[in-house]
Amino acid sequence: MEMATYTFHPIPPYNFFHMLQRLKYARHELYRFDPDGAVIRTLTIRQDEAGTCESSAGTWQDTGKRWRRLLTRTTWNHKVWEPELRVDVILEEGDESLTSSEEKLVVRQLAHIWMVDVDLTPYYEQMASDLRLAPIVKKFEGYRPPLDGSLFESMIKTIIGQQLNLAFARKLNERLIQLAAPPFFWKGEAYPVFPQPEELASLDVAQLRALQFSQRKAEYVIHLARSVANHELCWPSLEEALNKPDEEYFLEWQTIRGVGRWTVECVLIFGLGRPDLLPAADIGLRNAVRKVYQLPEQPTEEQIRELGRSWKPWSSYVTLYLWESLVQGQFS
DNA sequence: ATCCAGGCTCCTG
DNA sequence: CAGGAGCATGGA
Repeated sequence: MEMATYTFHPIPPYNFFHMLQRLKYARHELYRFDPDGAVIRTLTIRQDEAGTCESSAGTWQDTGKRWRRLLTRTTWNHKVWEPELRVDVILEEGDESLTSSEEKLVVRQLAHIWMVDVDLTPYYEQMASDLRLAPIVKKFEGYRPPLDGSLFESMIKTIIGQQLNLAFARKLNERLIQLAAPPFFWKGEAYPVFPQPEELASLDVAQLRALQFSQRKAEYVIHLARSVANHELCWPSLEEALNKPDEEYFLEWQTIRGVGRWTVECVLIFGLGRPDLLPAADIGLRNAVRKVYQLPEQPTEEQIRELGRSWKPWSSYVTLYLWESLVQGQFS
């Protein structure tokens, strides 16, 4: 069993505790927690990390594997102002060790997921004078969202999460993961792995219906997976994705069946970590705004966008912190 | 029981 | 083209 350890020094303030707290209630299908405080999840790196945009690789029926699965185990030194993360990366039984270019990809992906290179200082300075937001921003200082393992994972999970309560969305995600991708075994435990597009593409709508997906949602997921797997849809690698402006994603992705504005906003937040998206249609955000601003009734999408104009260029973070404010104290 | 959950498509008038 | 029904299920 091969293992390597990587160390990260995130830009402070960095509060890994709050980040894990979030994983206790949302988007945590792939996470497991050790009694000693370590957080474990699997990642997949692809040979074709150049992205699928110009790739001439075959269709989803191909059997040759073009990816590699890893287990990551992350611990934190509990220091918000001198943070350090240590990540053990464990290979699958019998796998050859990582090449140096694979190693670079893994480090890049880990830094992305844990958002170690994001400096939130200007956000905190801007919000310090905001009567309503300052207390919340202060309370969650150092918090940033743990990002999804890939853009594809992010998109599928977000589509599944549309309109449903978080608990049911989680069930659907867990069932899909279990159905489509074999788990990663380590020390007698099975860790779930998010399926690759090819794996989802080989399923059909009826199989998802059996997992209690709605007919539409089952179609969206299968459709999207097949378009990505057979390269009908240009799907960027992480590296390509980071260099594209938000607006282009709205143009490209909203043409995908099942993907609307809210979904693009959420994928840009949770898949790419973009700082300035405002998912104003989000019911949770609207509830949080109602509470924090003490409004008599739930604000409309338009009212949220109106309010949110002063949140630029940090709308994503205001949204994230407002979401946290809704559940604060619930899991302490 | 009824309504709503971290929306979107499709159909109606 | 604005507005509303329908979706799957479970918890309040």
